[in-house]
Amino acid sequence: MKKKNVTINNIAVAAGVSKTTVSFAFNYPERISKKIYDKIMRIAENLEYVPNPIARTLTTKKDGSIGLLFPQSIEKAFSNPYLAELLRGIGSICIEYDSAITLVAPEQNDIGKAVRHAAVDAFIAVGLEEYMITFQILKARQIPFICIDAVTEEDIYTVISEDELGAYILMNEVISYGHREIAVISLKPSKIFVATRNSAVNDLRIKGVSAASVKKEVNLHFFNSDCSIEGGMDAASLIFSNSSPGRKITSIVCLSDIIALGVYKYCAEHKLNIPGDISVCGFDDIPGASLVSPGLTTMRQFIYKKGRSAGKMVFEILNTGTSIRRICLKPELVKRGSLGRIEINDL
Amino acid sequence: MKKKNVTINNIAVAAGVSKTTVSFAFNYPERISKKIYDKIMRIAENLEYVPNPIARTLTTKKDGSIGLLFPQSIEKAFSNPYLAELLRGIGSICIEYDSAITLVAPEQNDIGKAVRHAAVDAFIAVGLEEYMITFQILKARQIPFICIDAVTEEDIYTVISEDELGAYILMNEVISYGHREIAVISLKPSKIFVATRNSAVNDLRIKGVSAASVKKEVNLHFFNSDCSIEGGMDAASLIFSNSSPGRKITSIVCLSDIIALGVYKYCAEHKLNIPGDISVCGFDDIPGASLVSPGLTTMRQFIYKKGRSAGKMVFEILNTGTSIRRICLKPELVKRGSLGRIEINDL
DNA sequence: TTGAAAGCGTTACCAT
DNA sequence: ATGGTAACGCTTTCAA
Repeated sequence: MKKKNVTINNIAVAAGVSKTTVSFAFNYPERISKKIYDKIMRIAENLEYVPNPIARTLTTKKDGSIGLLFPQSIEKAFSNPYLAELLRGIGSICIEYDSAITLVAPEQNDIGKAVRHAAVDAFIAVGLEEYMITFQILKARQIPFICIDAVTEEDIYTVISEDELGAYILMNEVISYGHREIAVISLKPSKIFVATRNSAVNDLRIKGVSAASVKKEVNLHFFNSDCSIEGGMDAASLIFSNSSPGRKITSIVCLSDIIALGVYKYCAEHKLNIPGDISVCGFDDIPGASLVSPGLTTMRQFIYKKGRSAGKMVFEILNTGTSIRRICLKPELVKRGSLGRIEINDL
Repeated sequence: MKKKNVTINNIAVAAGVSKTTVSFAFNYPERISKKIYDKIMRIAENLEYVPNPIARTLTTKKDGSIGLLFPQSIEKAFSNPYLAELLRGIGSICIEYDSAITLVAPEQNDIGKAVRHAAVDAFIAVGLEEYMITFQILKARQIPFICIDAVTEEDIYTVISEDELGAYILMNEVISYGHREIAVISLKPSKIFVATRNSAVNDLRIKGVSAASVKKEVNLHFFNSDCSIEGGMDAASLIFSNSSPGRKITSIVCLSDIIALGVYKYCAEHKLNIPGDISVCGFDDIPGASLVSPGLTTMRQFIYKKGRSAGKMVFEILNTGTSIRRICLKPELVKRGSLGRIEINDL
């Protein structure tokens, strides 16, 4: 069914030279005579010879691809623009090193299997938690790996944002606008793993919003949502049907922009004005946050830059054997129009 | 700098069995005695042995990854949610076959190099044009490949939308709303290739909008934009500064949603009301199109489904050696609120 | 059920 | 500058 591959051998025979010479022609053209080079290339072209990248990899031990590992399906992972933005950042570095990116999702719900099978030079794991068994497998693979958005041991390469601080600042902003009854929509853990365990990022952000709310007469109402538009819509519907009598929620703090966009969509469908009827904030500053109206007030976390940092780190490790252990990015409050002021007598 | 890898050999020696037996333990556990299996596994675990996927690939000739090929950098390609959506569709199929996806962008501006180097089982090429030399290289690689969004020879596997028809319908809709002076923002070709040649998709869409406008006293004003938010903003700025005296453009038809979102952003920044001051339509129906307000009227082209179709096709070829040659998806007009009605006396 | 040996297609090392 | 030969680490006959 498939033609027999033409190998370097065929070329060598046809050209009347050794395999080495052919190999040189492709990899170090300057080391052989122009005449022989041309001959080899002509024959290679006629025979439609293409070097087998796998065989090359076996000897060079360089695959030319970085694995991007995440604990969800590709379908799910890319429903949040966050990952695409991260990917852009990583890609902007990979291109400098002529490296591809291999998207590695769990196989048969087992991320360990995927890690074992992936032919890559290094892994960038996003959203992996240290308690996960994947970590052991990752270590066993004997190739470098770094983590994005994970709280890890000292000796593991990590790129992370100051999520707790970010959440703290964001909540302070909301409170300073006079809000007292505040819904917080947190991130539902990916169900592939221990469903009872929240992600480190989520924990950090909850810690931050809680710390900001502790001293005042502020009431936080916690909700939980899948990281998607639909999740946000569902959570919003719950919030608006559930608000306890007497106390009306005036603001929704979403621990992820994509959730906030879901809330926006719900509000649009229910003729709820933002920020007139309800204030909304997000977290991340994905590209869509500046496109909706009013613009979404959010904690920017420089996703693209985070990807670049991770990319730089990975290639530094690959090339020099080591790197800074941990990069921590500072978030930044982006004020757009989705947060309204509440006067005391409004309550 | 890197530890010596522990190989199947080490395990065999340590366990006092042959390499074959160890290999069986990992691949056909049922064929060896439970006792030996356990022993091997225990030793493998202690030594932190992980089979080398590259070596495996060299013999099995299955890499476990599909290459997604595009003629731009990853950074650029993923700035349009279109690709992420396509990826989601492809990913939804790959997961069924335990396959990863390798993102293959040009190396040193040379997509051919990237094609040669990528260790993948098959390629899905998006936005490649047949006149490009890449096609020859793709063929030479002797692995299956299919094209998305390309006009190709008969015998090449292709998934495409009826872009011309879609553009025709869309433009008809705009005209039926009374618009007569219409700006069309088309897609600037990716500059990696012949810059003077437009993409097939773009050609088709232009053909469609033109065909719809030919009989009436409709004036099309053509502009050109990079497929990005920024591109859309720039084009909008040009349109609003350029509109010829006397004749005012009342509607902007963007041949891609992402461009339309850029136009939205420009309008928001310049206090231009959509559709009050200007009507806007898009093409594709990316997720963001339903998030902005007013919702973007656009030609939906079922991007996710397109990805799924491509994924199915590729695995069918891989598994059976062949498949349907060409899948053509029908687009669908999605009316939201961005298209306003023009009364004759408005003009 | 287990073992020996032959590939898989390349690159790398050491001569010449 | 060119050639011979040994890896690279696994899977897969074929025998035992």
